[in-house]
Order: sequence, then C-alpha cells, then structure tokens
Amino acid sequence: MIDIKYIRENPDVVRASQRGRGEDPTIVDQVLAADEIRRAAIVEFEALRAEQNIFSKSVGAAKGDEKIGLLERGKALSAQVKAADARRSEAETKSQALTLLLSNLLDPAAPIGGEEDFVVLEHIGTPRDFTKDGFEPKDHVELGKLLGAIDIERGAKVSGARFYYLTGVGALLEFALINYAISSAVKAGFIPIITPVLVKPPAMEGTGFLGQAAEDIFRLEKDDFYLVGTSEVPLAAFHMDEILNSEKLPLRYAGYSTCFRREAGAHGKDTRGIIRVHQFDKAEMFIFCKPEDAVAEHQRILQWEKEFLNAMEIPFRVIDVASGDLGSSATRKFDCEAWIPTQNAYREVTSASNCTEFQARRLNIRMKDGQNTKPVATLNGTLVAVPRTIVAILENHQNADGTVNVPKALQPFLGMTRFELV
RNA sequence: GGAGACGUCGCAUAGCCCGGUCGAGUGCGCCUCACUGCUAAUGAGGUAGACCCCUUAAAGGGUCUCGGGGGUUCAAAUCCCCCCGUCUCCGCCA
Repeated sequence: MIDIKYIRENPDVVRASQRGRGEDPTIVDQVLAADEIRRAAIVEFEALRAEQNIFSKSVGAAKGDEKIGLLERGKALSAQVKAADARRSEAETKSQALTLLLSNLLDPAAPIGGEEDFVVLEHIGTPRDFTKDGFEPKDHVELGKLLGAIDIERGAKVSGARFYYLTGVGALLEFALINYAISSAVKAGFIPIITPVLVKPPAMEGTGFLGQAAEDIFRLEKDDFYLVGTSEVPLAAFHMDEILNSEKLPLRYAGYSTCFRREAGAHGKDTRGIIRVHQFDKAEMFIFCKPEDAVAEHQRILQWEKEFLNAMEIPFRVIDVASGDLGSSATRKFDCEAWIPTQNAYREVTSASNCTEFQARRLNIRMKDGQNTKPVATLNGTLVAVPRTIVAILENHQNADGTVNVPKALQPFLGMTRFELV
C-alpha cells in the first residue's frame, strides 16, 4: 500500500508508476476522490460525536424532569451519530479498497516494459560446450530416471500433472541443498525459520498476493486458508501488527517451506520435467530493515544468491526485471537465471525483490525510530528453489554415461562426489 | 472431540456482579530530573497507537482503540450475541 499522504502530494509520480507497470493510472484519481469523501465524512462524524460525548456527560449530572427532556434530545443526537458513523465507515472501506489496488511505486532505475524487456546485468560462468565434450546432453527428466532421482510418472499417477517424487539421490540432493543453503545463511547472520504453509487471508492480502497474483494461489475454501506460494508470505506476516525496535534492524530470516502454485495460465508451458510444478520446497531470505537501507540490503540479497549459484558451479546471468513483470509489491527485482543446457536457455532460479514500505504498510509493520513510528522496508530473495536447482545441477554436471558430478560445496552434505546410475 | 477458565495501556494485575466520577488504578520494567565519590537505594515527573481538523515549523483541538465484530443504551472495559485466540482437565493421536 502506498501512503495516502504521498499520493495526495505526488499524484503524478504515482500515475507514472502505474503507467510504467502497464496498469491503470486513473485509479490514482479514484483514490484521491474517495479520500476527499472519506475525510469529509470523518469531519462530520467527529463533530457530532464530540457533541454527543459532551451531552452524555451532562445527562449523568441532571435529575428529574430536566433529565427526561435531555434524554429526548439524546435519542435524536444518537441517531444522527449512528448515521454519520455509517457514512464514515463506508467511505473508509471504499477508500481503503481503492488504495490497495495501486501497485508499489516503481524504482526509476527499473527497466520499463513487459516480461521480455529485462536488462541483462551480468553473466557469471560460461555455459559448457557439450560438442567439445563429445556428447549430447540429456535433460533432467532422463537423468533423473537414470539416477533414480526423479519419478514423474508416479507423481502424475498419484497427484496428477506437475507433481513428482524425489527419490534416492534426488531426495538426498534436496536435503543437501537445503542444509547447505540454511547453514550458509546462518553463518551470514540469518535467523533460520520454518514457517506455516497455510495462512489466513490477511497474511495473503498483506503481502500483495491477492491482487493479480490471486489466480495462482491454492485456496482451502472450507476452512478459509490459503496455501502459500512462497514462504515470503508467512515470513512477511511474521511481524504483522508489530512495532519493531529500530536498533534491532535489519532482521534477516532464512525461511524454509514448501510452496504451492496453481500455475494457472501456464498451460502448455514447461510441461516436461520439474521446472514448473505445483509443489516444491524452497529456502527464502526475508529482511526487515530501515527504508533508507533497503537498496543496500537488496544488493546484499543478490550477492548471497550469486554466491549460492557459484557454489553450485552453475553458469548463470543476472537480469533486472522489467516494470511490467515485477508483481504488485516490488519496486525493483533482480532474477538469477541458470543456464539449462538442453533448453539452450537461461531459466529463472532465484529472484530478489525490494518491496520498500509497500508490504509493511499493508501488514502494519512499523519501527520505533526515536519519537516516530514508521513503516519498515521488506525485501525477499530466493536462497534455493529446490526443483529448478536440481535441474540445473543435473544438466550442467552430467557425464556422457548419465552419471552426475556433485558440486564440491555439496559433497560434505551428501557424502559422495558423484551420482551413479541405478 | 467433551468440560471449564480466561483475553485490560511493554510485563504482571485491579476494575466488570451494581453502565456515567475509567483512556483506565497499582506493581515491575523503561526514560528524564533531583540527591549521593560510582553503583544501588530514595524522591518527583514521564512512559501506546491510529486517524481527522488547524497550522504545516512548533504548539493546539477532536475522534477512535480495554482480543475482533455486532447489538442494547442519551452513555459500554462494564450488559447481550457471534467470532478468534490462550490456558487447565478428560479422551484420541503423529
């Protein structure tokens, strides 16, 4: 949510941001109009209420006939207050609902455009030349089968399309990835945290996932729960309605959870393998910090992501995601995309978002800064999204016979240097 | 799943039966000041948030918040209803 005072004072900036995202700039004017009505309704209500408060006190002191007369007038006043309160409440609801429609302000540095208009910031590592190695790379589905690591057929049998089993070294690889990721994060000062995956609507709403992203969320209607699509949701909501001590900031959490995605609107996309699935595990960084530190924290998150991919010995590139593809909460987003040999393409494996005060305002997370309380900034970034990282490791580190070399960093966690055929 | 208790200003509690003098007492913690070589002790004062108006620099005025929502009433922490949460006991269970 954007500060209503900021919108009042800088409507053009907000309109420009909406336009840059390919979203409706006229919402700004609707918000401003609703805000006018809201404030007028508040003034009216509060004046009546003040009158009533004074009046009520005088009733307590009065006696006999005098009191009876006063009660008559009190009734009338009470009705007026009630009506004004109803108008106020309606105006506030409307104004709030409209304000929530606005996406976060764009960082002026973010490239403008749609999904394809990202800017490549850097390439790290070089894609392996399989021609030189003298063999055609197998894709992760085939490798997964040869190694007894991934069972897609049975995933489909039991749960349907986009489900899978990780078996044998596949399962071990997940544990190794998570262990390596979390222990690195803890060394870097993160607080490890395992989150709920079912959350109530306010948590979902607050993190900004019930807007245009709502289609991609599993919902348990009977119990009014959402299945989180990322632990960003329970991590952001962890401090919901709290006032944090600014001296304790930044608070850095490394969360681990399963993630659930409907992948609505992705029909036909990545239908093979485990690149795009309904359920996967992920370790996520989440940071609460002072707004003035957000840009630096964002860079730090990106740096940790790069270190992780380097440790996995995977070639990748970093992109500056374009305005139209940021989601409603991020002001700027960097993705790391790993080289996937059999697709001859870079594919997103991690993502780092700076949400400034947008989520914190929705979730009512503030800090005490001297005399003032004001919203904190929140940032999130992927440490490791398991299936896609497995894909990248298997495909990049495969040998001609289908065995796969284990990256050095993971060897202590796996107790092996190579995945053998089963 | 059954029975009961409870949810108050950082923490612990009072107030609820008998509605107005309660935005709310007390203790602890914390902050400021005083006193004292230092610390401790003692004394005095302070100690939530949101919003609106006015000015927009400060100050000031007002409204709301006693888990959440609704109702009764001129008036609700206090009475009534619903919801959420916590705890205790019993049963069941990873």
